Amino acid sequence: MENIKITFPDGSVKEFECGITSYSIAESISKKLAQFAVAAKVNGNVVDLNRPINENSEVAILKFDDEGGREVYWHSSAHLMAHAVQELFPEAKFGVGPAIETGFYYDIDIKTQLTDEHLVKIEKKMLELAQENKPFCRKELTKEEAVKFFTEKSDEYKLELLADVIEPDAQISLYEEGDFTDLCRGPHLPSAGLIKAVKLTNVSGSYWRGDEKNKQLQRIYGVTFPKKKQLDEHLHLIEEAKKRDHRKLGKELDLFSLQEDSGAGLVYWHPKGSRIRNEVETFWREAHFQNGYDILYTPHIGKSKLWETSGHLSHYKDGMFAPMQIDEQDYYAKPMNCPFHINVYKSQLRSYRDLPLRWAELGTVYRFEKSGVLHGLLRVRGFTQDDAHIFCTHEQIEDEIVEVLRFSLYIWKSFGFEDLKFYVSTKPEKAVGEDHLWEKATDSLVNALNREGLKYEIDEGGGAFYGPKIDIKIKDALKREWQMSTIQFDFNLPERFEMEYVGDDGQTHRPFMVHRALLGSLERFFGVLIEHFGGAFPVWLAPVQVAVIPVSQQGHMDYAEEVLKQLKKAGIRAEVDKRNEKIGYKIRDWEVHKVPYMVIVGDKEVEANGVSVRQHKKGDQGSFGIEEFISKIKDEIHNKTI
RNA sequence: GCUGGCGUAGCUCAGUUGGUAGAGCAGCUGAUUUGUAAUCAGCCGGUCGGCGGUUCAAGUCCGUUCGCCAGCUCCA
Repeated sequence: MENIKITFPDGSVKEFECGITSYSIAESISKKLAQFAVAAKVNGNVVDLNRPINENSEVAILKFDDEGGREVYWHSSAHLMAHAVQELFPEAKFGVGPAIETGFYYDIDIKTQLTDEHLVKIEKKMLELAQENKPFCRKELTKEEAVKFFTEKSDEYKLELLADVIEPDAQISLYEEGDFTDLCRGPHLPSAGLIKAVKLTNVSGSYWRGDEKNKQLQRIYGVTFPKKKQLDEHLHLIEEAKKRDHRKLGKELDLFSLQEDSGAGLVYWHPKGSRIRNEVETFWREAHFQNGYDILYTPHIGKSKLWETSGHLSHYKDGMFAPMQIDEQDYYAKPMNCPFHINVYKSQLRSYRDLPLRWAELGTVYRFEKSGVLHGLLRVRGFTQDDAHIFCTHEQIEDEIVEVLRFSLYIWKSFGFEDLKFYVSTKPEKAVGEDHLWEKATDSLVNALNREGLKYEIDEGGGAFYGPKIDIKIKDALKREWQMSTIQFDFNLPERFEMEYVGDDGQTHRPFMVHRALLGSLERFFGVLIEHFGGAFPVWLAPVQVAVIPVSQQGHMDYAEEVLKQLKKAGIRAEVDKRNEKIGYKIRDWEVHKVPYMVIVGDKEVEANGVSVRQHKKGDQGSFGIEEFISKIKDEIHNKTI
């Protein structure tokens, strides 16, 4: 019999006999550890604490905060919630109830429309059940036995899930906690008593198995913790995150608006927001020229013939605004820029010597998004993509992808984003384009990511019908992931538009076409940018970089105007606060509006021919000469200091 | 689009069982002339999202429509 090596959270390793459960191990080390242990990790797999360990295994005891611990804890909480719902609504039927990044949910089928009051009752019942501290017991059955069990309960949802299990001799596991039994792979907590604090956050509709043709169940979202204090901290963090919400800051800082009379999802950029956009666009253009791109401007609308050729009218019509008729022709607002870039390509005969061609455009597109999906700046109906198309030969493709990745990282880094997630989406079932092209393209994406040492996840079959892609996602203030950059192959449009180039062999060839957007859309990017900085933009982006505040209106206004003149001459965006208020009031106001620098000018400054500098959030920075201050701030702008 | 919730002054929000609206901030005017996060006083400001209905009477009840919020589905 071999021994088992156990790693503990503190890093120490001890040996135990085979056949022991990880719970007993935890207990034999310390009662306290056992009290907080939620699961065990055996050879990399998270399992129940009470299952015997029989091999020479690497075992680690998991607590709530360890990697994988929360998932077990929240998944068990989902069961406990379902149990509570079953107690209060015996007729309830249950869909699925997994742990998610910020807690858990359970899909429930009941007639009663649940309200906040119901949630409070369910919370109470959960805490009652938790106090009973019943163990979670695993039962293993054959598929036949499991089907029998759920048939007796006439539980159609679990039966449907069981029907998906193909292998006839598959082992099915159930978990029992008190009077609640659920079909589940586990693992679970040793007992419900570990759940001490509960908050059910909201109810919403959700389609059974994620298909909008199916029945809509009620999904209850919640979060639980081993300590009340952790729950309070969690709720506090959510409140703080809401303060960064770009919709709230957009209004408070007068950056943008969406107005009912012009239509949902159509953005008004106000002067301050436009100022920031202008800085972003200028930076973007310069960076593109430096990285070997040319910039195009193309029309906003096109005749139906164009969209028939591109296939948009047969595949994407629901996503387009209805056409307008001019001279008995239908014109559509463009949902994408690609056909226009292709038309530029086709305006002359292309040689392999011309490739690669890299054409970028800040292209404004209109898409008829479903009303329920619109969300501030992050999901709109009219937006400007920082689009580009790369046309190249088969030999060039991998290097081109590497260049796009590097460029993309440079752009995101310039705005202070380091936490990006990469996803590779491969060929779906329905697809156009030859297999060897898909293979070549997918390889070039994966190789490029590997060459750059970037971690990625593969979304098998998640590509568009016209080609594989890399998506880059980042999170908003409320931890929702948004797709920003995308690098997509397109095997469809080059075919449809019959794009060609003449190779060195004198024959015609079809180029590779890569569609890419780095910021995604300026609207979505701006939304995420606002949340990223919490509205306190770095100096190079700030709409007002310096507020000049005279101590008194009568004595110091001339000097303030003189300072303003010098700042403006240096290209700095500055304003004089002429209001008849005490400086405490004015400082507070500029602080609230998150202006990076304030300069206060009074008798002392007039005499010394200087300024007194105050930095946002950091307070008084002391006295500077005017020239000295200007050169400091110009450095920051030039270096794009964040 | 679907499920649920919501829409009152520029903003944030009160408004009892139906009896034709209120606060703070912002704005304007005046006083004050200020030294690092809110000076004082007065004034202005609302077809209660739109339309239709029930009622003697609708911000409040019903229908419809537009928009917003959470989530689902979809997506840059």
